[in-house]
Amino acid sequence: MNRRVATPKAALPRKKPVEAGDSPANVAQSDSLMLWIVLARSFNAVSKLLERDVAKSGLTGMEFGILEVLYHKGPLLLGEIQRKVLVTSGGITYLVDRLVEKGLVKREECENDRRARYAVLTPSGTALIKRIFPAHAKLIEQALAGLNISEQRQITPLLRQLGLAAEALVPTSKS
Amino acid sequence: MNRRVATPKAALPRKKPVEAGDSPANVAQSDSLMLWIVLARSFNAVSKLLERDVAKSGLTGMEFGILEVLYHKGPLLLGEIQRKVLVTSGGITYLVDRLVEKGLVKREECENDRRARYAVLTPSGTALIKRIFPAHAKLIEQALAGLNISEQRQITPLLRQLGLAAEALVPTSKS
DNA sequence: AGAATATATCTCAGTACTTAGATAATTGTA
DNA sequence: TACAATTATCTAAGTACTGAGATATATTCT
Repeated sequence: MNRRVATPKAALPRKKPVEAGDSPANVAQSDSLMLWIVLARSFNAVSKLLERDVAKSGLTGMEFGILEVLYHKGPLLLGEIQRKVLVTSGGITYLVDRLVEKGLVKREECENDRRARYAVLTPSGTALIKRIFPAHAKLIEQALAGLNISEQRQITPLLRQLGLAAEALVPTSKS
Repeated sequence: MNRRVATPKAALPRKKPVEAGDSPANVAQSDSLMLWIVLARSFNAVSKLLERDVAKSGLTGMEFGILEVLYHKGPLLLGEIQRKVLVTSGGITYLVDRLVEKGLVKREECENDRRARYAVLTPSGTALIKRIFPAHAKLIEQALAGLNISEQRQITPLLRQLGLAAEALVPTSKS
């Protein structure tokens, strides 16, 4: 948002009937536009809810994300985290610095590559994420409850497909 | 996110088999988590693409969004725009200020309510959005091309439903 | 009408990043 | 081996916002 986004700004639109003058290409385009609008608004609504939740623990969404990924995957190199949470190299340094200041994470050397550093949860970081993650997961469930489970299972693989295709178009991030 | 987000950080996950000890509630929760992960990653990938595109015109995603909504809806009160693009009140003042400095938008009085102001596209603002919007729409179509049209039509109403339900949970934004 | 409350925008300080480029270590190549 | 190119992180400056509170106007309630 994260990076900030060319979010579609209109209220959730109802589908308009295809008009006589619309070429097939324009029709396809308007389908895509519509999908993008509802995708972006869904994301924004859910992420706003979740952000408010993690803020109660004094964390930003990104900080939470880093704690979460370290909790679920174990120690990771900064660069590995960077790719997972999609921040810039400057961003990951800054974020880990802050987590270190808060005593939630520490840096450790990498034996094979002396340029690299691991980020590792401290005991208090582990305790924090362990304490707040379950409620967070419950909140996600509530936030997505507009769809029942079978509807959720229906769109998940399609969204995964969409995401993978879109990621393939993003030029590999350098900075 | 712009607003920044408690984005799920793991790589796009494959579905894990349900294990013997998983209660039904936990299974539902993991379905939701999975959906949230793919939703967030799809959004981030697409929005990154679009953001790079609008940056070429010297606009942030938010600025583009405001021009777009004014282009499609005509003059709007700042508060109306604020609700559509989901920024804070300080944010909308700041954004409109910047668009005014760039000569793309001007403020106009509201006759019925002297507290309020309209934002109106200037001729050069209209010209800009008219020039860049078509290519932007094409880019959206490309970005979402991981799904064919019928798949897109399949998930759009479901995502709309998800988004509306989630928005209903967001406490009405004050600031 | 007058007081209390609500609403629309603005102000200003603060924050969470991004960007560009620096530094150090590693890998590939002749 | 030495040189070049790549990679991993860090630094410093800049930007796009957010959040809290101020101001002016409008609305509601007595």
